[in-house]
Amino acid sequence: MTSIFAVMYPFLLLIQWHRSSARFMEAALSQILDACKLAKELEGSLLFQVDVASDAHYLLGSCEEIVGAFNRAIQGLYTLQNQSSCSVQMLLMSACEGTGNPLCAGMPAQRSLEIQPAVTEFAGGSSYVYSAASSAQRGGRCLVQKSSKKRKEGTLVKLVPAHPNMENAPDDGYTWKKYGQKVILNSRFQRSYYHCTHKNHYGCKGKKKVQRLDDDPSTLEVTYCGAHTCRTSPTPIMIPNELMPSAVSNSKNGENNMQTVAPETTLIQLRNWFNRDSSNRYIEQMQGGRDIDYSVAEFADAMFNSGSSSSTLDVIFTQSQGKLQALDPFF
DNA sequence: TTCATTTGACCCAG
DNA sequence: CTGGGTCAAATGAA
Repeated sequence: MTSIFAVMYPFLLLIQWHRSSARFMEAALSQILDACKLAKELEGSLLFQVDVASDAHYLLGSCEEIVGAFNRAIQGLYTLQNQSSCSVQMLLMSACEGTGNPLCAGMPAQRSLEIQPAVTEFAGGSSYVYSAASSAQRGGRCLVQKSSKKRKEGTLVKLVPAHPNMENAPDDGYTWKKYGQKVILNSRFQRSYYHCTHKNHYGCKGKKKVQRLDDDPSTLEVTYCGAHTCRTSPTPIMIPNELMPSAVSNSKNGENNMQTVAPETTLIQLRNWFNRDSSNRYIEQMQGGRDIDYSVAEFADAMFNSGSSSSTLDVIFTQSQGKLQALDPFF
């Protein structure tokens, strides 16, 4: 009986892993749908109820509710991503360890099991995620690839319909700064290079290349490489202990004056922090004697704005650099 | 004056 | 050596 269990244990573990992944995905999808529904409700209210548009309290509450729902989905997906990146085979190997399972005997020592990416269809375009697997092994459609250079691992290629009179790719929710354009060998159209607008201030690694397809000029091939760290940073943000509710209990010895906070609580922490007064209560007194008294909207606009100007961001970042160094791992 | 874009030069992997 | 990617000065728009 014990030996049967020893043989079956790794497979039970694998089944368990798949079930738990499915549950996480289901929960994340449910959260995304909830958030979309809330956003739709807010949109409806803004369009058809004039009084709502001027009710800051209601708007703030709605926005926080929507952001909260998306954040919960993000957390679920991060968990799922971490599970995927942990090799299933490693899981099995650790399960096999010491069980004497004969089925584990032929298991290679250092090969991780790669999860092949699926070709995903998006509204308005298709996308492909390149993994370490060779392109020959990749199923699905053949991608335009004139270059002899290897595609970088972790890049996402999207084919998006191009506006006939516009050179730029459609808005994808991020703000980009063009830093180069090149003639590509054997291509009729030039390739444009963009990096995230927040590259300098926030160390965001997001980049993309945009190129019109030779055989279909109405389609743009957008290649994303580098993850955005400006919008949904998975990195816990460091908040000084004295601003945390648990400050008293944690700051006894004066060492390690920082605490990490979960991303979903960051906005609230930041809002409280930037609105403290000179006695450390909700308006930050700066070195030059000027108070920082930015509204949440201004700060959010500076961080994630869709506009071109970064002047507000400059002011915030230069004036409060000392504080932000503590907040931002990229400083 | 500021900021985004353009463009030629440079770097470096293949 | 070649070509893709990046840098930074020049340019133009607001």
